[in-house]
Amino acid sequence: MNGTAAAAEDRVFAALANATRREVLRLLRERGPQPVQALADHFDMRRPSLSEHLKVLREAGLVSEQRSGRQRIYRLRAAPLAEVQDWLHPYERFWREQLKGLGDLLDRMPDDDRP
Amino acid sequence: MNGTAAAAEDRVFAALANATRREVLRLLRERGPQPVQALADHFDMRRPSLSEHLKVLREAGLVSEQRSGRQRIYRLRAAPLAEVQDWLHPYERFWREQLKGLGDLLDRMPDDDRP
DNA sequence: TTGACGCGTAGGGGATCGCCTACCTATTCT
DNA sequence: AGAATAGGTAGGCGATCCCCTACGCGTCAA
Repeated sequence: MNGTAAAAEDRVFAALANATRREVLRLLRERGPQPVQALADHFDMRRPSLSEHLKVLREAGLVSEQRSGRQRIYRLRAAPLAEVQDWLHPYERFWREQLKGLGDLLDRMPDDDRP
Repeated sequence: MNGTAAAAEDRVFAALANATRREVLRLLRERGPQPVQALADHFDMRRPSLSEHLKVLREAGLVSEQRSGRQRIYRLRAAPLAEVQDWLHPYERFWREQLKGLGDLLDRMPDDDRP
């Protein structure tokens, strides 16, 4: 593990920490590549602010831009999310154990006592 | 979707945005439940600062504390990470397509031209 | 060529983050 | 009881976040 990889991980998690940016990713996923203004229409926010969010997403590698005339088409780049999934993987057995523990508990409870 | 769920999602992503907090989760995962001082020993940081990180993790539901004498034993609570995985799921086909695209490209390239 | 359009950047301001040093409470040891 | 230990909270302070308005640059239209 080299410092560069750690910095990239940091940029991805930091990019995902903002609800507006997560919503941008969702829009690009559901509606495909779009220019900035089409994205901006979905938010109660001035366009330059959205541009800054797009910059954060770009620097995290989560979107790419492609110029087309005076527009810039933004496109989802999901590869860094695969690394987030890799990061999650070692935790999976923990949440499965805990959910299973809850299931076992419910199995041993009379129905009347269930929450 | 009831506002509360969105706020919970926000707290989880925000909690994961900090490298120290991700490292705390890793320590709890690899070494099991621990008191605060044992965790603090791994960081170049005063103990009260780590206490604040633990508070953020607690409010995101990612750790729980259990008092034992004058110690407080922190334990990993991975359930919110399952929700992160759920959030990732609709993106999975995108990164698979993109990785597959790279694979196809390599398949069509003579070995000498590969990066 | 002049103006309108699409979008990024500069710079400012308030809110929040992340660290610190003090300090407080609760528990345990002598 | 008094001292030591474990850990949370208060408050301060610089850095960063996230929004804004103003402006600059490139492209398309009249």
